[in-house]
Amino acid sequence: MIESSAKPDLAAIASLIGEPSRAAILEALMSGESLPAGDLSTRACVSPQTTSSHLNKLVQGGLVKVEPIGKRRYFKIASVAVAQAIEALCLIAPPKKIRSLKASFEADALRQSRTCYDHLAGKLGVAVTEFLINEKYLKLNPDKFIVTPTGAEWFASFGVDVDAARQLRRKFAYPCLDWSERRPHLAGSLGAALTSAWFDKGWVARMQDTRAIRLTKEGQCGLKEVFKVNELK
Amino acid sequence: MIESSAKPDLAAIASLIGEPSRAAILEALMSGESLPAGDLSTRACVSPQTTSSHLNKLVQGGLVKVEPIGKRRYFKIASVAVAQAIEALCLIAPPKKIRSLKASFEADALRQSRTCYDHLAGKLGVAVTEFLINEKYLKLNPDKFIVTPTGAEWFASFGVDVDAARQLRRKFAYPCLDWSERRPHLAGSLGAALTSAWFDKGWVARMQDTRAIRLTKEGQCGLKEVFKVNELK
DNA sequence: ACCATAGTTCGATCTGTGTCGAATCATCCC
DNA sequence: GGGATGATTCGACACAGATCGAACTATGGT
Repeated sequence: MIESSAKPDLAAIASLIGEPSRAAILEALMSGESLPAGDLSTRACVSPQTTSSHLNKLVQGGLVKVEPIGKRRYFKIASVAVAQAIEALCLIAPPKKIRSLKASFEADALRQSRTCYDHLAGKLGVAVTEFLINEKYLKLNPDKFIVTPTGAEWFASFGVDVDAARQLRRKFAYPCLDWSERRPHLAGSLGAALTSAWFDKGWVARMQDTRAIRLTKEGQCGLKEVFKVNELK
Repeated sequence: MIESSAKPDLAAIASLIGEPSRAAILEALMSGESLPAGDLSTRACVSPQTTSSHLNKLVQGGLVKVEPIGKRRYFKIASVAVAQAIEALCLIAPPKKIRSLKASFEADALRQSRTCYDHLAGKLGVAVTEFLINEKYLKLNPDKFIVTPTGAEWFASFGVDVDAARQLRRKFAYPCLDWSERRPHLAGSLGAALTSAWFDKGWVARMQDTRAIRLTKEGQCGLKEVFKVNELK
């Protein structure tokens, strides 16, 4: 047990997140991807030198991890706790002013479908979750999802190993409120596993330079046939 | 439904929290109390003018609410969502350097027992929660607490109206991880109701100028006899 | 009516830190 | 080895925003 004789430095962590360029970096990493410094520089719209300085501070502050591969250095969110804190902040954050047409398209795409650290969010995430509930594959207890017996079969047939997800040392299946829909979607290791399956099937693909994801042709068919969702509204 | 065509401004909300004086104000308000501007000025160690400016920004930003009573203006945390975001930040925050002896005592007192927005935390909060679990009054499902039948009786006998708490439009009973113990304690409307009962009985009292609370003589007896806790360790 | 207390507005100052140019280091590929 | 690409360090600069003095408004008490 750590015997730290100090209280948490709220200002330090919040100001670390609060600088606009660093916040942009964190938002990019909230997709759950590992991204190299150069990409993050582009996303945050600042020079490589500046980005480097910010990344240093983020790593020092424990918000971000590095993994050097060759001459690149890949950065990612350091832990689930960090992702949860950032999500909690997004829930109480004011909407950002839209300046450009491009930013407006991006915002629309994000609301449509995106990854929230490691699971589906946006309209897509909510629609998928509601399908699972309607079909009684999941049951929403106030603070957690229960997988029903028929649900377990369904997940297996879809290619998701529920038991493997359950054994991981993290929350298994809980509702995550998202900032755009304000309705819960499936998070936790089960949500992450389901999302992996979507990517594996090629139903969704990451879009360039944003957390938004794109439904492929196959994804649209799958959404209709497997999830009985005709359109995201 | 709000049709906001924008993504959340993470930097704005985080930098609002991240300024040291404002963070000090928020920490003071995390006790759940309503405090007037003057008190907050003292706690944050800045002039009344500066405090006023900060409070303005906090209110504008939706983090804090005001209620004017007479010539005083009482400030409090705006919502449970705000309190949760701040708690989530505290969990990933680095420990603050202890400068003064006084600050060291305060940190110790905080770790011992404090309020976390509206429920007990620190060693006291954890000890009480563990008693409730050991006696099988509460059962910890991964993400929520269940009140057992004998538990319902116990809460009633202690003066807590479980059904009233259950009917409130907020989470009922969930585990809140605290930054000092890193072990869960009882949060939600049930936690808040239990804490009120402690204050009503005079078992705990607020300390001056800090979120820490003090166990009274009666509280020490009660802790021993009702909660079977001999000492907080 | 008077003074005390609580809080705010305005303006001037000053510090902290984000920014990028230039140069440097590291790794990969041919 | 040499050139190209990815990333960092250093230093100079500029700007945002926190701070407080002084003056002001509003409420309460006697």
